[in-house]
Amino acid sequence: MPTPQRTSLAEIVAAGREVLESGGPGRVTMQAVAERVGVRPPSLYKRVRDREALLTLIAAATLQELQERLAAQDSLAGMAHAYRNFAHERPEGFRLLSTRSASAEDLARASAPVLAAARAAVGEADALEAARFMTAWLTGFISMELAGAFRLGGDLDRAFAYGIDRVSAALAG
Amino acid sequence: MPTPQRTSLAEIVAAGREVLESGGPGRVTMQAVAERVGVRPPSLYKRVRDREALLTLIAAATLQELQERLAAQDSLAGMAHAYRNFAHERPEGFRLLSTRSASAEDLARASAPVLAAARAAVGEADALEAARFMTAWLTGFISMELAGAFRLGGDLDRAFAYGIDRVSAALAG
DNA sequence: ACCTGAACACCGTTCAAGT
DNA sequence: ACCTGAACACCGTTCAAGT
Repeated sequence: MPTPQRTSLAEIVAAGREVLESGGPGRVTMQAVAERVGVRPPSLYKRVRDREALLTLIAAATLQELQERLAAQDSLAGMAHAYRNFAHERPEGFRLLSTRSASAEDLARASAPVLAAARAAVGEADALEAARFMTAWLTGFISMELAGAFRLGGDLDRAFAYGIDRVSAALAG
Repeated sequence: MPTPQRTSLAEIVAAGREVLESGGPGRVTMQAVAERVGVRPPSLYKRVRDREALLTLIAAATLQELQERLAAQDSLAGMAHAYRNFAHERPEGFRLLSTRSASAEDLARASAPVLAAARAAVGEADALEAARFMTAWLTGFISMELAGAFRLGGDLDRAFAYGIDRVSAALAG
């Protein structure tokens, strides 16, 4: 007589993301996640290899959501704001992305929207480098902002707008 | 009869940095660090409040070394290369910096060299935003490089040079 | 098939007892 | 004063036994 399933992989990953945002990666224990989905810790191992794998799944889900947000934009400036808004909504998830590397497919998919916008802005030949330039600045700005590295005064919204302006100028030149 | 000191705070932090680089933050256990300095784990608590505090001390020492490297340069391009070289030498330490926020003093000290170079390049009025722009791009590029996020082809050294060029152009414009 | 309690290893941390 | 062994709590993980 099979026991009925009491949870699912999707539910486990979703619970992991919630725990992550509410308390940081240290709080993402098998116990906390199991409790949240209403199961005992050992049961998680039926769907997830180990804690490491769970964190990787959480990162992948986060990257996918980010990619969907970016794909809904059509300009580099729009994407920049979507990117930053996402990071403010899910700071822990955003940070997790820089810790664990995505699969080649997920990476390519997430890069596509920015690459397309870069192609439209600077042409085929320089699209890759332009996309990297933009993404690097964006990632750096946001991660420094989240880490509290911008405490020398000034308005961060204005600094962000200044940066977008400078990136556009750099790519146009 | 006092027992002689068998270690010191500096030695503990240095040992922690070594363990960090050789195995990532997960390997920085009180046991591993204690063993490296030749002491039992409970003895570490005489000099360090807890593991969290040890990681913060490791980050502070890393930031100080980075600051010294930057201060030895006088151009923004020179600093960019020094920054990247440092990150390649101590990838785990570099990553740790984005996780834990520095004290206001350490942050100000580490920012000073870049700020001075930015002032020389664009003048007093825009120095802060220019320094932020430069640092954001640099931090983003390097952390993406370390995270393996640049796997769409192309030469990374060339992409880095392209970026420095674009940053300079953006700040000049 | 999936779920669970029991068990084990490992780590952070405290503390009383040693020198 | 500083160091240590012993002890405790907590977590990841495995596995045999339940349904």
